[in-house]
Amino acid sequence: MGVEEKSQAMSPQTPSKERLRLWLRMLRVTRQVEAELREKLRVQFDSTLPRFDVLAALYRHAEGLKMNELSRQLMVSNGNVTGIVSRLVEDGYIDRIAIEGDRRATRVCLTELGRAAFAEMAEAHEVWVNELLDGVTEEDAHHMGELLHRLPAEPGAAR
Amino acid sequence: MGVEEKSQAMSPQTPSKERLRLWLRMLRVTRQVEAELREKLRVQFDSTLPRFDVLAALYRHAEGLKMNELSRQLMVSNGNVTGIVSRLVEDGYIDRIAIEGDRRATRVCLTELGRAAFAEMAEAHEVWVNELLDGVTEEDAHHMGELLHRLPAEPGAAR
DNA sequence: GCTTAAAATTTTAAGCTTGAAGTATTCAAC
DNA sequence: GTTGAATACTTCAAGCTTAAAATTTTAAGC
Repeated sequence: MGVEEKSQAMSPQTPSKERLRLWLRMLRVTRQVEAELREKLRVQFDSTLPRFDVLAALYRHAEGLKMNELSRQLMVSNGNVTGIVSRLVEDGYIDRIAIEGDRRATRVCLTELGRAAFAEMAEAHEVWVNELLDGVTEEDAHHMGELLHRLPAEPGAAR
Repeated sequence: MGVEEKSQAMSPQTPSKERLRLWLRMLRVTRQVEAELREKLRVQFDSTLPRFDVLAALYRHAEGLKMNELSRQLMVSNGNVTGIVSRLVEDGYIDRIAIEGDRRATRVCLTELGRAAFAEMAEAHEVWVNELLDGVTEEDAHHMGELLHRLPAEPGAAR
């Protein structure tokens, strides 16, 4: 492996304004969509995006998740999860359940109330997203999804 | 204009899982890239993304911006801008300048220190983004940028 | 069994973010 | 010129977010 051969091998491509422009555009679109979703969640369900995210993760895991796993799935700090979960517990949407054989960890699980509340929100959420991304055809959506699939390039490498 | 004619007219397309999947993927990539950029800004420049954003907006407008305009450009609340600007003023990166003939408004402007500091950060920032989006060819970046250009569909319509 | 390191979580301080309420200031209409 | 709405901004309370420190519990080596 003496010399670079193909495009894959010499990872850092020509630095381009094109990728910077793409990033700024993704950032703008993401922020705008998030702002609209937040507003709708607030007005129609008196809720927030972080709460929605936590409920969504737990909805996909009926057996519940450890705080640890929740934090990793949502890509937020563990201290952050503690706060959001605490408020959701207060509201009766989720339960903290002791884990047998390890008193350090806690499993968090949707209550019936939480499950029902999320199901309703999720339905509306899917419609909202489709409206907001209306300008993208199903085909383009698929194509972009594929391109985004393995981004960003392995974090931690190539510094 | 009695009846819908082409695809543009009948805006709500078939609701698809494909657009929802695209949204979730954009969200994931955006969060991950933002996390890496935040970390680098923190470690290498002892700064944050919101501060970088404010400096960037002011860098593009040598004549300065009103708090109002800053808030609109960054798509954040005006109360938010007040806080970030206050801290940047304390650090000597920007100045508040009175506006002649309107004592309600303030113009905010980079100091020499701020301009120099941002120039340095911006250079590193461009490299970081290129590394993080290394998996996207320049051509794909251009294509995706075009698709994102007019998203989301006019906010406020089609509810 | 003791000691030490590792793991899971919470707490803390600081900053970011919002929506709403509050404070000046300007503008428009009379 | 006074009143009243509109504009520009700040303040406020609540929640989100992080990194770092602290707490509790488990696991490993001796």
